[in-house]
Amino acid sequence: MGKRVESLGCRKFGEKLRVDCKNCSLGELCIPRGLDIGEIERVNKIIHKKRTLHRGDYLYRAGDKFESLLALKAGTVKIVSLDNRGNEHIIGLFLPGEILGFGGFATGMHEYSAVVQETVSVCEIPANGLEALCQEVPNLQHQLFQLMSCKLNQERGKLVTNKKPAEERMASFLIDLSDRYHCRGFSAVEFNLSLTRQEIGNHLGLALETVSRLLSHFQEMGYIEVDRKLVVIKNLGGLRAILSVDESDKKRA
Amino acid sequence: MGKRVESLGCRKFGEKLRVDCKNCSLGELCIPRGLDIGEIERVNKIIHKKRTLHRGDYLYRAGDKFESLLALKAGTVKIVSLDNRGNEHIIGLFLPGEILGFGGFATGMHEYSAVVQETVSVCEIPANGLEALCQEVPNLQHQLFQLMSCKLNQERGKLVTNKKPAEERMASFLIDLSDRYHCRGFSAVEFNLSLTRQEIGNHLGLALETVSRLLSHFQEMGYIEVDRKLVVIKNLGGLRAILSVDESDKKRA
DNA sequence: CGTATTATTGACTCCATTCAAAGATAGTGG
DNA sequence: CCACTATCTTTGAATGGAGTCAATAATACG
Repeated sequence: MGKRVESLGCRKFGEKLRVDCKNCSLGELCIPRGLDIGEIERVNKIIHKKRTLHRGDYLYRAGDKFESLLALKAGTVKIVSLDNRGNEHIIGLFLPGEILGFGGFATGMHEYSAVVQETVSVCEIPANGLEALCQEVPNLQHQLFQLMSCKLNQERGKLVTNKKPAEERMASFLIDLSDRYHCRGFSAVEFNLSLTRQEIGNHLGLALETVSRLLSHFQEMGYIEVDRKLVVIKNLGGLRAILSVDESDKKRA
Repeated sequence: MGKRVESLGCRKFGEKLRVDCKNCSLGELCIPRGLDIGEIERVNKIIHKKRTLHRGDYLYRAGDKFESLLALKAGTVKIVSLDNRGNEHIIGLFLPGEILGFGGFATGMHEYSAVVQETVSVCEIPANGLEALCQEVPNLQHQLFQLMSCKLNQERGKLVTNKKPAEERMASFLIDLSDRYHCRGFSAVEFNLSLTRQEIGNHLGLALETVSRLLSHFQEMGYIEVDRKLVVIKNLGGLRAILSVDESDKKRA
């Protein structure tokens, strides 16, 4: 269990907080996408914190009051749910440049918990201020609708892939990571799974042994090279083909 | 394949369109929730259509331009996706009082298709008009954030339950329908699955035979009575227990 | 009334899990 | 630095839950 972060708000007097959306490396990926300089400046004013958190720390817990969206500048975060039996389920993994917390608008409380996986740097965007600012900046309102809508589509996509056989789920998982890292300026072919085999299995609804076997299998096929958590993709096309090539096609070959 | 509805916009001259949010039977369930009379009146003005559609008709298709949210006054709609192999996947079932189309904000196009399952009556809420109105009515903006957020949490909940064994998935499906019908003023214990066994299986990631067997099983246990698509729940507690009672507890008995 | 669709039920098969055991890696403290 | 431990990973073998195949029954529909 990671230690609870008492408040994202506390900061030492004089601590330098460089929060400046204009110069942020996330650039077009974060909230300001599609806003002009003046609008970005206004968003910038309501973003009042930036913090570093470490593995196991909670950004928020299920049941916590929803106060802010969180923009990941660096690091990775897993979203988890506890089911009726107290078992943890990993709902998703967030990468640098992604925004967490949209689920909080529903009831004003977070429904799931967010746990730091790899050391994280986050900008905090107060929900009240953001909603108020949306009243004045139409582009910002639209941008938020887009971001939430996009997240909704993503989760629906997972609903579809999670019904497929183990091999496809695993391939989809890797491709998804590759795509998401890529469009955030990282390498599409070399990245860290920041989850253990156990956690990947949990996320995909597979046994950890199955995950291990599939990674080995993909390696034997020459699609990837795995060393611990580091994945190097050698043949992305090969991986993608798993999602579309039909079993009946294989038999014909 | 159901016939394509050319445009939801066309209507005969003189056709009587009773669209009046104030007196709508959906009441607090639809968009106007949490708005005062004056605000409802403004929403009312931008809702310009109400249509009836029949089984197999498309409310929208994947790839269609996103122009409106659709509020279901009556009937049921399934949301479907086509995967890489051309197979249909049922992502969700919408009930009266629910709102479709939130996925369209992401790209301005619908990513999934919406197919009428049981004859439907829909109000169409133009996205442009709605966004503009949100700029003037803070409550409405907040309401939309809530609705989208709620949908996001719902889909995440499905991600969790769809990893569980067949029996639990089936029980969750029935309980979910019961809850949703209930909070919309319908009976919590008697309703129509508006999907075939095949479709339920598709939705839950099960074979149609498994669905059939599980429904029979629940009936043998006295939890439900099934006649074709009509379900009467005799012991909701029993169904709920399936989700929380551990296998190890069973063995102890 | 006949045909097509949908549903039920049984038997067999197989994919992925579970069980098991050994190996690798990271972290800790003497 | 190395031993010691905890955690994570790999791989093999056996088991089982759900899928597939198959045949019949029930229902809907034109």
